[in-house]
Amino acid sequence: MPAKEYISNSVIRRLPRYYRFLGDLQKEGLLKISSGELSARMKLTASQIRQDLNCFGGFGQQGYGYNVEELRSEIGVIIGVEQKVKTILIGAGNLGKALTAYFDFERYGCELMGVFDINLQLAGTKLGGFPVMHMSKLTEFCHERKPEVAVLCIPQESAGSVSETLITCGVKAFWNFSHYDINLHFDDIIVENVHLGDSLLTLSYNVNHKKCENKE
Amino acid sequence: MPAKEYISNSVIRRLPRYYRFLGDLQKEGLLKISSGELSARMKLTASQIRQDLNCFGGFGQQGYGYNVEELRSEIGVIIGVEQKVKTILIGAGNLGKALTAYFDFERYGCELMGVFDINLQLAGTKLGGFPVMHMSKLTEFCHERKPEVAVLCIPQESAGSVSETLITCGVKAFWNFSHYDINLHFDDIIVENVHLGDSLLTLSYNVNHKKCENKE
DNA sequence: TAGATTGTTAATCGATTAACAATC
DNA sequence: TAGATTGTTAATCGATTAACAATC
Repeated sequence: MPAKEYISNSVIRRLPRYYRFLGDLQKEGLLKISSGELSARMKLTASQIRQDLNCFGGFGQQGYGYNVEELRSEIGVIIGVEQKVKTILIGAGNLGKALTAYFDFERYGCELMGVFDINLQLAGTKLGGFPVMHMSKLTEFCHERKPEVAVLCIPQESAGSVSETLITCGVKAFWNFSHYDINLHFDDIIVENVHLGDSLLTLSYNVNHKKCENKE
Repeated sequence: MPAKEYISNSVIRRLPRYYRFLGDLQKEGLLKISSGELSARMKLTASQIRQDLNCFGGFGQQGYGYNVEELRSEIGVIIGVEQKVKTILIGAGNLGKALTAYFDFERYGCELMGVFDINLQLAGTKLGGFPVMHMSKLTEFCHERKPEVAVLCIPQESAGSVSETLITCGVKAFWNFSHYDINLHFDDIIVENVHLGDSLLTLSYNVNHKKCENKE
């Protein structure tokens, strides 16, 4: 029973973190936790935690707190981890290889169906257990199997045309590792950008400015 | 000549994106751009762009706009891309391997000095051109070469103890790929988290909730 | 019941946007 | 000079925090 109509982005972005922390607490064998205790662990305010959770419903019990397992499972349902959205990965380079090998897509709500690459040599091989197909098969595959999410591990130059093709084929969402801002070019398309370069530059900024601060 | 004392995190996080877009514009051969044009490209408001830039100084010229090359270079200086902060990478698994192979640390302000791993077999080999050393050499290496940034590509279980060691050895900042929130345990330590799981769960949430929206 | 802690409303804080005078 | 666009102040909006009544 959702309490709110509109959920802000800030709240949505915190959900996976709650989910992760509650998983850790469950592993520790904790049965219940109060917003106060959780706030101390997560370095958030108790107020914010209660506000966030109450966007989706009242999961707690006054005078007691929250049941760890129940709350985790509820958040899992809200996120939809069990939906296992059909997903394809484009680009079998170093990053694509690493993701298929070490990243557990299932655990994060996605079912990886296969990998596509322009390299003809790779077609027919396997990568992390997933079949690699040539890019020329992409359209056909999409029309038949209807993936909803595409993981983009391709260079900036190709990202524009490839994402356009994928959108035409019905792909609704991108997990984007390319240096290209897809969201800017299409509406109604869900994009989650992982701009590693931007991330490291932010770190660089902070390192370089921390130094100055200390000199004072 | 910095205009402001305190720069908010929101502004800092946008700097790398400005830097990236200005680089693209420069490649296109554009000499000047107004906040209005840039806002259209980046899907921000012109007001925000001007506000952001004026945190660091007046880089524009009334009636004209901003010089693309100059502005990009100024932002580069602000971020400190040329500082090339000394960096080590911990964990030569799939992700560590991918990062050393395909990620251009230099381009984002870091000088990668070497890679550490617990696997004795790997010690003495090279990864993406960088020497791999055994974890037992870590303390010695840090005291001698004084790296400031550590890239953590290790599992959650080891992240706690490894980060503690590194902090003792003088490491000031972490680019953290492990499922562990370092920042929670230490003060004065700079942490840039790349929680890929959280990122994909956010995407899952959006995909699963977009569907409902469409059904209405 | 008394104590604890939630759910929720109200107050505060910060970030974004709008407006406009300064100026190239 | 007139037109364009910045730099900057003021207004608005949204997110976070505080407070407290409800209730287990």
